[in-house]
Amino acid sequence: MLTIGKLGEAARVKVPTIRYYEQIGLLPEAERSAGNQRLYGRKAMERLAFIRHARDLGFTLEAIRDLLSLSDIPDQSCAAADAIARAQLAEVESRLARLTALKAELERMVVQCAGGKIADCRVIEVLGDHSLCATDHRHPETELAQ
Amino acid sequence: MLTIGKLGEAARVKVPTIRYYEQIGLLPEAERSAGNQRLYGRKAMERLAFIRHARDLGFTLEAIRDLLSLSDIPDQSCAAADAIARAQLAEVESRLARLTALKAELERMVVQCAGGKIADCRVIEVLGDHSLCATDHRHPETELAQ
DNA sequence: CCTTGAAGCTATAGTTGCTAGAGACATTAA
DNA sequence: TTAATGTCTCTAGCAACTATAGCTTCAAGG
Repeated sequence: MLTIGKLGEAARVKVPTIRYYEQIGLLPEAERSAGNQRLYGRKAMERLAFIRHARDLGFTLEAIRDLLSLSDIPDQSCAAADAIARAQLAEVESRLARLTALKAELERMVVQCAGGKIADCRVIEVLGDHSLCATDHRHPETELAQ
Repeated sequence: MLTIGKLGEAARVKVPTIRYYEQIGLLPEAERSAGNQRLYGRKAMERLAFIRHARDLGFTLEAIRDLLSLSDIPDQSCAAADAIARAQLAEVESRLARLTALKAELERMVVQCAGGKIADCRVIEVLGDHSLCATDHRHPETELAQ
């Protein structure tokens, strides 16, 4: 049995984050030692690794909650899991496209900044004047996911 | 003079967001009409467009605050503005690299999911087993910016 | 056996960048 | 004039943590 610190180290998840996951019901309530400290076994370790990995891949905690509940009924079709993954893929692709455009614009800005005075600074100028911008901002609903 | 609604429409920024920017000091306190409604002129419009554009490019409000205060002293060197933009570019580049890797892994997951039962589902399996993962996760400090 | 320092506990509040709601007042068009 | 829309303030909520305070428990060294 691992204490919360060891578990966090093994799964590379911070201790308060583990407690937070328990609080929101993503991890079951842990067993406790005589002195009221949390103890974890292999199952908890695997579940946490799953969560960590899915977070790395950009899944929201809600999506992870769904995936975890799916994995609890192994006889069901995996169409739902596939759908969640596909949705995630689509989101990643759209973020990629957006970031690629941003990169191009930032590069233009930076390259053009010759190191003069603020009054002539391209960075400030480009930010101030939307018409100098190459990116298509006609769809304000596709905000950049930060 | 524009009311807050017209300003928001023109700059494509939502009304509560404008009030929020005023509250945190990114926009100066607006003039008021006889009936206590905010009124905006060209200067406020330009400042808001600057903010909007910088947000589109992924700058944090803190970075924008810095850029705005830089632009208030036009005789100063633009090195600081350049540095902020370069930092932003570096961040975008690292997010891009990370997202590209994620995309590859999600694609592998989705392609391999043949539509069987959960028990054999690659999506669940890949998420559960870190060793099946092609992405390099040895640097937990480079978290995915969401 | 005792002490000391690290690690654990709970509970609360803060972070970023907004967004939503309630209830009251202002403005505009029919 | 009246109804609809817009604006006002204030408070609370969202994701996904992170930090702080003040306490208890545990493991190792002397």
